[in-house]
Amino acid sequence: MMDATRQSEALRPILVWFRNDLRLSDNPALAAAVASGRPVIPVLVDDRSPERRPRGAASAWWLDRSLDALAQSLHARGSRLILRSGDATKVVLALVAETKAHAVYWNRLYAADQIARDSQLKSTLRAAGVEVKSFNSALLVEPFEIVNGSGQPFKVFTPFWRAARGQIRGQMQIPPAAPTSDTLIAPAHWPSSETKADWRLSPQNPDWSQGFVDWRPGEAGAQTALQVFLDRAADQYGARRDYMADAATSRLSPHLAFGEIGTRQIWRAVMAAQERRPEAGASLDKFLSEIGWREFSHHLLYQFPDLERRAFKSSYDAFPWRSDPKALRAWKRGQTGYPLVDAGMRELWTTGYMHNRARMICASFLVKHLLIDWRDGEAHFWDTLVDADRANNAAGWQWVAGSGADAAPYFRIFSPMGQGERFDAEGGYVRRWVPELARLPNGALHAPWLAEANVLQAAGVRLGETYPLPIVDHSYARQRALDALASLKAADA
DNA sequence: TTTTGAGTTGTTCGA
DNA sequence: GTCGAACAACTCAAA
Repeated sequence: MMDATRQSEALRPILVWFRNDLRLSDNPALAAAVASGRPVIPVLVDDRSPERRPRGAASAWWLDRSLDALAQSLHARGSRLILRSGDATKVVLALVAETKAHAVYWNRLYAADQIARDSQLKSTLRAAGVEVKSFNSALLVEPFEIVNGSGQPFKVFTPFWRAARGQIRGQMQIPPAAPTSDTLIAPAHWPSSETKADWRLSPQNPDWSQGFVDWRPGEAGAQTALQVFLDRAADQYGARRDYMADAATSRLSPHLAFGEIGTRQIWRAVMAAQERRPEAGASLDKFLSEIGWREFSHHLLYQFPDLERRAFKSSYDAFPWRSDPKALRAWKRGQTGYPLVDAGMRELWTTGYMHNRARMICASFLVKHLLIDWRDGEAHFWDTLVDADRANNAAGWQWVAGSGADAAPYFRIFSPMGQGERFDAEGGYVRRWVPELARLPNGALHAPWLAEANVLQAAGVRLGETYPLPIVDHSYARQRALDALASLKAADA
């Protein structure tokens, strides 16, 4: 009798609640559940609580495929992925009751609404006698693990990353491997699962995702992307990462956004690559510092929960933003008349991704040339990027706008022409994404409105018909932005 | 406490 | 064509 009770107690499962950590390796919550020896029920909830920020359309597309990959990996190990939707707190509580779960494990998130939800759920469950454990899967260093000499959170990237790097070197554990079919124990009874198809994550009618074909969502795709990058592009990253036509970047961002790969795995792979090829060391340090920016952004979001809504530097709350729906639409569709801006915006629209330098140029154009609120740009990127990440997106936009931490100085206003000549001199990027200009010679490509009539004609370009004239004059817009920023200062004084 | 040096990614102008 | 200075002042980090 006693033995039977003990035995059935040991069979009570652990729910592993997957969120932005869609991988089996380097997954501390999953590893801990497996190590307990109890049956494990992997769960993913489509949280439809009004408190949550609804995911963007491109993210939904990615999630659709990433869930297939995760479910397959679990299936191959004799397990399953249980899908449920609704208010996540209620859903998890219901599942605990239904499965008589012994515990719920998850990996931590850092946006204020997520923290509130998770900590409330944690106390509710504990009060009900259910064990709860949360883990760090997303970050090399969590926000509450690092402070500056005065005990305050860092607000400048360079000292932050110096301190963080030292800490990581000192305390990095080996990421846990994925469980096997032997170690991942299935429960005696599986709870029911919704069908992902019912969630309608991918677009239909129209299906705008045809340009997304090159992506391979899922853990295996993430590992491949990392290997390809380290094998082929790592040496070149430092020197070539800014050249938008080059394939010099890692393209790991969507995999990171969904947690299909962990930064600890990346860190270790980079260390190993640096050992193999010391000549790539400096280039790879540059790459790691981009991982550092991701860390820094998450720390900022944690410290400043309003990062997505309010200016980090409060003086920018008074910035005289313009309302200009027509210009905003032209920007979104890649019809500004500035070829490099349009190339970036069309790459985004077509593939769900945009090169990092193009992001800065396009964002700067919206905020500074058009004086449109960075929040409008942030919302568009949130909807259209497959790598949309609340911390990175908000921190990045505020950085460009000048209102963020360690932000660009106000006088830094990107010139789409100058950037084009520097970082797309051969025009490969613009020609790819703005094909109606493809036949222009390099000298005319980044500023077609300055080209001679015969040059335009020979290339089949009729400005205002086949390609728009600039929606705003560069020098005028530049001066207007400087004046707006000066007004901010004057209002401050 | 005070002080000092530094701060992701630029552009323009004039010599 | 190249080069250095100006574009502001402020906040942060650390000695």
